[in-house]
Amino acid sequence: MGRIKTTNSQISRREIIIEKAATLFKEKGFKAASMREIADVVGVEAASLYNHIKSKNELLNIICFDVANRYTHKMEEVEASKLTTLVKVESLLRFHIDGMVNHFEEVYVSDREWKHLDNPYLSNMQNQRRTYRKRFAAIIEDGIKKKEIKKIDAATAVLIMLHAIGGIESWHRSTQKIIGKELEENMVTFLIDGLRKM
Amino acid sequence: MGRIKTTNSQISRREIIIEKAATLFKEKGFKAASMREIADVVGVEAASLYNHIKSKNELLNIICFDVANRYTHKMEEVEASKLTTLVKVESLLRFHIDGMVNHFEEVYVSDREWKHLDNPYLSNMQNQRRTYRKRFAAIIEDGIKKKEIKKIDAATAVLIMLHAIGGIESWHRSTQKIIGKELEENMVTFLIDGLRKM
DNA sequence: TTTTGACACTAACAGATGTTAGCCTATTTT
DNA sequence: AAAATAGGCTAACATCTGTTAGTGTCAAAA
Repeated sequence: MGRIKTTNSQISRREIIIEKAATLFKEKGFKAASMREIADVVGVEAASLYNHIKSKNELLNIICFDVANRYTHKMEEVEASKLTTLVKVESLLRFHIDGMVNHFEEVYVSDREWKHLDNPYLSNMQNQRRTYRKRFAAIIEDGIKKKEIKKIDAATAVLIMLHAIGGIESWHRSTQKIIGKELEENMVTFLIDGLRKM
Repeated sequence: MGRIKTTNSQISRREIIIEKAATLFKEKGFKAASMREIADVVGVEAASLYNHIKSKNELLNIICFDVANRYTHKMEEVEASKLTTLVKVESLLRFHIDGMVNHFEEVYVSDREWKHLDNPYLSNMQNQRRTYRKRFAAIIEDGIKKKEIKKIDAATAVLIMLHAIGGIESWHRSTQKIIGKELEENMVTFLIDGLRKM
């Protein structure tokens, strides 16, 4: 029928499709969400989507690398800063929590569906993830050396922190924002206390 | 061709299929793993699987509820015990970590693919998961009341602990057992310290 | 030795999937 | 006003999906 509503312009048809796709990928998983379903939500026939994107997998690429690039950027910023280790870690934690609260669909999808990327994007993503964790661990190890942080296996600490945050789901999220800030404080307290020297 | 190898009997053909399915579901996700792929791994034609199981979804049911029932059982055991709160929590943590190390595929699948269950199993599972978390949180709240544990939002603590453990992946797991025990100690230390009063 | 049951096979189904081709129309550019 | 482009539509494709029906065969029970 009519074209995709262009009201509230500035945000392109393409971006609308990506947004709706992210929501669907989050709800059903990448494989279980079909192009026809995405089209339905957008209000268009499946074939029409291909006027805006190249393939279903491109949608996943966009979502995943959008998130990954934000992470890399933040990591560079933190590394370049001259904060104490504990503040660096706290800054990264808050960044992740914020991402989970304010870009929930994208972050969730990027985190759980990246395995369905196809090469070369798949190995690219694997590298980015591995590198990110190593850089995070390096910050913690540096803090241990400087005796700002208690002696603990850095890789395990990173694993715990990232996955703890990755677990913020609809259940906690449904009641939205007000809870959001409170949740953030609780999380940061809990996780930072796991590092702090006593 | 020949039948499924019955060497190392005691373990039925059905159980072999379930095991292989779990591995595949873990690697590719439930939706992306096809009956033909499972059959390939088992060494049989896809249609032959139906001599042993009713449907693809039954495979997921078995895997998910197997894990869920183990959890429920453990929870009852812990609740019935007269340990201190901190020891109760530690016991549950070690149980989860052990499950992740020794029943990796099943636990992983149960945790990440349960959304693909269909009713009535789906809502059943949702209830079991919610209930489990509530009971876990109740233990922590009880510990707070008794001043055995520092004041913290119990639901958030549960969320952090469960997801931290759920994040033990191939990356950490690949080097196996020796690392396994070490990882367990690191995790328990980190997480328990997040609860302990200082 | 005959019977029976477990279990593998092939063939085929109906439906869903991602994607392309080709057409038509409204909007924008010239 | 004419031309060009963007972006919708329908129809169709090849492939993959879970699953069923029907047949044959080997091992265990009678």
